[in-house]
Amino acid sequence: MNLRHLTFRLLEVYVTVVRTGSVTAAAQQLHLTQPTVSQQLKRLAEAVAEPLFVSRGGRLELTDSGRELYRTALDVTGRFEDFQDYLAELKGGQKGRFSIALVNTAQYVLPKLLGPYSQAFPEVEMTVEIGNRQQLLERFERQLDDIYVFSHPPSLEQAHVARFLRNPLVVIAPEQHPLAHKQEVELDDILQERLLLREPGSATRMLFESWLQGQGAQWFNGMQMASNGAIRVGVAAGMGLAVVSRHVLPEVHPGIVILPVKGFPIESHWHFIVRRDRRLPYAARSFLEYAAGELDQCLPAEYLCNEVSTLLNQTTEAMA
Amino acid sequence: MNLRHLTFRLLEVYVTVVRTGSVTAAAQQLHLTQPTVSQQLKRLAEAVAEPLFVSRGGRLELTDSGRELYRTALDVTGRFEDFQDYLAELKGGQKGRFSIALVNTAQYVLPKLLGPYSQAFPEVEMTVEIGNRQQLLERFERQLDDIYVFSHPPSLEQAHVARFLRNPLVVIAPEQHPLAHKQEVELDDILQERLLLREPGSATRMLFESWLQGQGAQWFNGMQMASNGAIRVGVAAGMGLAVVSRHVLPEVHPGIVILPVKGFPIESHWHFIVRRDRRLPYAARSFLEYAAGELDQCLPAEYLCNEVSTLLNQTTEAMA
DNA sequence: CTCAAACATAGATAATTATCTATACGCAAG
DNA sequence: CTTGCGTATAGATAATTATCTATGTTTGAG
Repeated sequence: MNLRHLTFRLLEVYVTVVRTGSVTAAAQQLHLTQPTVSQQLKRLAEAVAEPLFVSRGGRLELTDSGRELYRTALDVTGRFEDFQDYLAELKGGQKGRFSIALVNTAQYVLPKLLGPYSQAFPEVEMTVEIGNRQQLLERFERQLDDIYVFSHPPSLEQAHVARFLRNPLVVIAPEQHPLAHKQEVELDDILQERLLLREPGSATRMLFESWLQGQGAQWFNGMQMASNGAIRVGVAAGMGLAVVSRHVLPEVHPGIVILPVKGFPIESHWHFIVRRDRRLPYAARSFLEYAAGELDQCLPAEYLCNEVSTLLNQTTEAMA
Repeated sequence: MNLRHLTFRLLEVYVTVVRTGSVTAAAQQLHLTQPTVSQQLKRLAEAVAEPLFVSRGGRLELTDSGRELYRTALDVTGRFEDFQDYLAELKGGQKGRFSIALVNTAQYVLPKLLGPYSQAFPEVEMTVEIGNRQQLLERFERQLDDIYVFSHPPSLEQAHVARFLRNPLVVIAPEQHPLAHKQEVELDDILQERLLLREPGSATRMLFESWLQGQGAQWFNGMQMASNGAIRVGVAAGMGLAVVSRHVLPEVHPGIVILPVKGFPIESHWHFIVRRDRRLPYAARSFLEYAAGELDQCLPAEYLCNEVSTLLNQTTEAMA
């Protein structure tokens, strides 16, 4: 036999024999028969091309080579155990990394979940990507990330999806606006106003447009702005009205009011999305598990819609 | 596949793949086909139950687990190479230990060989045992030593033997002795004198007695002394004559003369003897090799009788 | 001198490994 | 959109391993 074919198992057997000082005892400990162990030792000695023991007055006594092999075996198996520990941590989701891609709007909410998670698992490195719907679709297509957050999921063929948070779209107006304090506002009223809107391709805008289309309506006076933050400031400054995710507004939002427009809020949801064809890193899985369990501790109850555990079940099946 | 069955070979393959960054290149380096290497990698990944690579734009790129495995593999194979180096040294006789057992008489000569040898191989530990013939025979029986030096070898059935040095027995007398300056001395003359003799069981005495018997003679006045050194001093002090190995006397030996007795010196030889049934340690072998080559540098030419290389040949056969 | 315990050897077998050839797949570059 | 190059898969096979049961051998202890 050649040294190349040495297995860790064989070293393990050897170490046990040396420890116990007896072939028979080692065999018992390892749940093997005595001849098996004898033969393993023989193979090992052949591989090393050196006697490992001399039987000296009934005792097995190590030769110099045997002693050195013992040291080597301890070092080697020890080092390998370290590696296995590493793997265990990784698989337990204690360690590792994953990336999550968010649509713009979600960036106001997800930190409330990501923050506590990374406190709880400081060894997990995560990358957060942010973009508009279009950009995220591309990333999804190119399989760049482990988890995606969309309000309107892409083709379900290739993905597992779970809602986790309500995402109501509301109409906001400056406090001084004439409509600001009415009990109820007609849709037509706001369509006459100037509307600050995100670029086409953004989820909020797509959602709003398709909803409008369903109502057989359309707006007249729009103004495009690149970010939700800019829109918020714009509205406060009296530049016009806007349709935004409720989450874009802080809890208290001085200078801005939510108009009670008929048909609003437009209901939608954010979803966690993972590709079916991409292995979910253990760390990413651990994040979803965390989300499934801790979501209600991190986010206001009124928006909760926690279906994450069904996603976990689906991905478990996929992995088995 | 289980981690237990991991071989060093497999790690070697893995390391090569990581180093070259390519399955195909690694295969060439290892003189394997590409599919073989691919399959090895697959087995390895199965054993670890973790993907080791992701193919990223045509390149193989390590995962975290892969990187950690690579580190582990380097450590482990490195450690094992150390062990192999150790073995190589051991087998080259650069390192190790052996024991050699000498009959009393030989202790005056062998240091001339042992000294230079242990200078040349300082890493070799040797144990030198000294005793009379009887004691050595016991040690031989109990297989306690690696090499024995006898003048009259024990049963050749179980041993390889090689002469290496003439061992002439001479008769010595004090300088003042009446016989000291004669041109020739009769055997009978000395048998009348008092003879200082080693104990029965010593090789010198046995040899002398059996030679005497061959001559049909015997002595009358003997005195037993425990060591060759004591005999030498005793002779110098005028206590009597003695029959000793020529090697017991220093080059110059004031106060003592060698008598030119008829029939003397009695010729005999010292032999290196190794048991057939006992593995010769590499270090012991290296000593014999040294002896075969360097004997004539260490000992006076007049006594040389170097047959050690034939012994080496015999033991080589035995080992093959 | 015999006995039992510990070790070694033999013979058998199912599983696994190491390795090949031939072929299919995937993707970057022309 | 084909063509190569690098990988992966399939199928085959000889060698090796891991393991057993049954049977010798050695050896210290009584």
